[in-house]
Amino acid sequence: MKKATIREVASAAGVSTAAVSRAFSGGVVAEDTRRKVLDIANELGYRPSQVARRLVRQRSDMVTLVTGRMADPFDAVFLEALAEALNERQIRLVVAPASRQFDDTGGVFQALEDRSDAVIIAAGTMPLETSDLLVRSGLPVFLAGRVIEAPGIEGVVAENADGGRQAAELFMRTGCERLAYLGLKDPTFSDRERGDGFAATAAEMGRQTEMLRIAGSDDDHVFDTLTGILARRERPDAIFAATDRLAFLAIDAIRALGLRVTDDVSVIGFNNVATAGSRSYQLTTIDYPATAAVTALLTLLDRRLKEPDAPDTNIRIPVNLVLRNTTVTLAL
Amino acid sequence: MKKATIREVASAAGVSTAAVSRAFSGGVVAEDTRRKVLDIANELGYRPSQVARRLVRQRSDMVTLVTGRMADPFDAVFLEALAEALNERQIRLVVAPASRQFDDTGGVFQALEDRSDAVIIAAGTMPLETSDLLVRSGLPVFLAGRVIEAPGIEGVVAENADGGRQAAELFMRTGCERLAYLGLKDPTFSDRERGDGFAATAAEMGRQTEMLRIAGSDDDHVFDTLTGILARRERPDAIFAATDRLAFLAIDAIRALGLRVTDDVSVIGFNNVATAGSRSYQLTTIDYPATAAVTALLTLLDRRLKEPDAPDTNIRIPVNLVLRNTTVTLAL
DNA sequence: GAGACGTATGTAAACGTTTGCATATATAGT
DNA sequence: ACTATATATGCAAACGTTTACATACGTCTC
Repeated sequence: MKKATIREVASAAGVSTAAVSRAFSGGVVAEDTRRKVLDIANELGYRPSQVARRLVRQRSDMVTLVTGRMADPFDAVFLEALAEALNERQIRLVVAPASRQFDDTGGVFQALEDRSDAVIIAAGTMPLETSDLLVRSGLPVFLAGRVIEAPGIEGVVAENADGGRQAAELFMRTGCERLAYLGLKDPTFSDRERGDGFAATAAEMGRQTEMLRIAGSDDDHVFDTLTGILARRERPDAIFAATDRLAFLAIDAIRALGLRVTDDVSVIGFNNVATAGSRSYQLTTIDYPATAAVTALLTLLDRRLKEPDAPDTNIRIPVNLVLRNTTVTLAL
Repeated sequence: MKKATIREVASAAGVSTAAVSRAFSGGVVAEDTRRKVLDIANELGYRPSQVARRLVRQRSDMVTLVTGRMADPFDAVFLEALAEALNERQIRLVVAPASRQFDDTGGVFQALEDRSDAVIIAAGTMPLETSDLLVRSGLPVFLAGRVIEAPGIEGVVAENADGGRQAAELFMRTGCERLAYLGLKDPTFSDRERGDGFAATAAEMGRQTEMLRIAGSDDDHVFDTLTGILARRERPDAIFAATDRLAFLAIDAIRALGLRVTDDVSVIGFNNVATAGSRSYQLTTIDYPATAAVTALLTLLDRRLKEPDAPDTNIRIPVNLVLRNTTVTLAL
C-alpha cells in the first residue's frame, strides 16, 4: 500500500494541505474541518511523516543516547526510565552503542547527522577533538555519570564521594578495623570519586584504607583475585565496593573461603541494583536511584531546549545508605 | 554556530551540490574533487543531514524496537546485541517503550510516522486492530519471543517446548519424582510453550506435573507463595521455571526453608542470564542465546529489506541445557 | 578527423511537511 | 452602513538532500 501524503488527504477532504497540517498538529482549525480531515486520513491510512516534519521544523524531537554496557543492571534501568520519560514528552530515543573501545565519537557523529535535539553520553571516553567538535556544533550534550568542566557540557552524577563517606562511617561505627576499597584497575570517574570519598573519610577518622584495584572485565578473574586477597592473614574486615557487582563477587569469595559475611568481613556496595535485595545477598549498599538521575537529566534537557543560552548546570544526585545484612546491625 | 548546508559547502568548494552529495555518499567523483570537498566540509563543520536524506531517499535506515522491560537481564543483552548489530549496518535503533498495559500500539504508530524501515516488537500484546493496520501499512514487522501466524509478520523465538523437554528428561534421569512447572499466572507466549513442552514430555514418560502459576510482578509475593508450596508435606522435588528469575526465587525459598537445593529439590531455569553462573546460584538452566536470536532476526531483516516480497519466515532458535549445581549430577 | 565511448560534473525536480502572510467571512461596536 | 476585530482558510516558499538526465571534455578506434 503506497503511503498516503498530506496532499492526497487534503484533496480528498476538499481542503488545503495547510488545513490538514493544522488538524494534525493542533493548530487552529474549525472543529468540523478537523474531524473531517481526521476521518479521511484514517480512512486512507495516513500518518504524517515525521521526517518531512523534522526537515521543515528544524527540530527532530529525537535524543541520542550513546552508551556501552546497556546490559549492566544499573544502566538498564537507567535506560528504561529514560525511554519512559522521553516518551512522555513525545521525544524519540535513539540508542547508539559506543564502540568497543568505548569511544563515543561514532555515536556523537550519528547524533549530529540525525540533527538530534540533544545527545546523552553514558559511555566511556571521548577524545578532546570530539568534545570540541561537539560544543562547537551547538548540540546540547549531557553526561551521565561523569562530569567534564567544559562550557556547553552539562551532566548528572551521583554524590559519589558522599556515598563513600557514608560507607566509611558505617564501617567505623560498627567496629571494623581493616578497611578496603574495591574498585576497577581502570577506574571510571565515579569509581574514583567513590574510592576517594571513602578513603578521605576513613583518614579523617584515623584509619588507613587499602585500595584494591582489579581488572574487571571477567567475573572469574575478580573472584580469584579476591579469594587470594581474603585468604591472607591480615585480610580486610570491611570492603566498600565501587559497584554492587563487585560487592557480590566479594561476598561470593568470602563465602567460598568459608568465612562469614558480617562476622568476618562486612561488605557495602553501590547502586542498589535489584539483586542487592535478593535473599541470596541482602547487600548493604548505597542507593543511587536511577529514576532520580533521569528526572534531573530531563530537567536539564527541558530547560536547555527551552532556552538554549541558559548557563550550564551539573547536578549531583544524593545517595543514601540502605542497610541490609552484609554489615553488622547497629544498635538503636 | 549555524549548521552548514550542502549548498554552502558546494559554493565554498566551487562545485555543485551534486558533487558534494556524491563525495559524501560514495558516488562517482574524481579523487581530487572528493578530497577538496571533504576538506572544506570539515573546515565548515558540515555533516550531511540524515533527515533531508531520509526524505528524498524514502528510506530511513532506522528500526524501531518496541519493548517493555528493558531492565530484564535477558532483554537487556538482547537489546545490546541488537544495537550493536544494527550499528554495524549503519541502521539507527530507536526504542519505543510499550505503554504500561504492555500495549504496543503507541510504539507502532511511532514507527509508522518515523517511516522506520522495520519495527521489532519484543513487548506484550497488540490489539488485532493494530496488527491489521500494521500489515496493511506494509511496514515490516518482526516479533521477538512470540509468533503470530499472520501474513506479513515474521519472528524469532526460542525452541521453548524443546527446552521444556530437555528439562523434563534431566529430571527424570536424575530420579526426581514430583515434577512441577513454575510460571506466571498470566503467562507469556514463551512461558506457555515451555510449560507445555515440559508437561508433555513428563506425561510421555508417565509422570504428571504440577503447574505452579504465580502472579509475578512482585518478587516478595512470588517468594512467599513458593515457601508456602515448598513447606507442604508433598512438595515437588523438581522445579522447572519459566525464567531464571523465577528459578532464583525458588532457590531462595528452598534455602529459606532450610531445605537443600539438589538433595531436596532440583531446579532448572530458562535463559541462562549472567547471574545464573554466579557462585550464589550455579543454576542449571536452558541456555537461550540472545545473540543467536539477534543474528536470526537480522537475517530476516536483511532479506526483507532486500526483497520486500520474500515469503514470511519464523525462526526457531535452538536452546540447550547447561548443567550446573541445582540438579543432581549425572554419572558418566 | 569523425564517431563512439567513458568519465566528471552540473541542473533541477522531487521528497512531504510547516508556517508567514494574505484573504475571506462572520461578529461586534459605533 | 462602515470600520474594527476575530476566526478560518488558502498560497507558496522554504527545509537540505538525492538522483535522473543532460552536458562537457578527453581518449580511443578506425
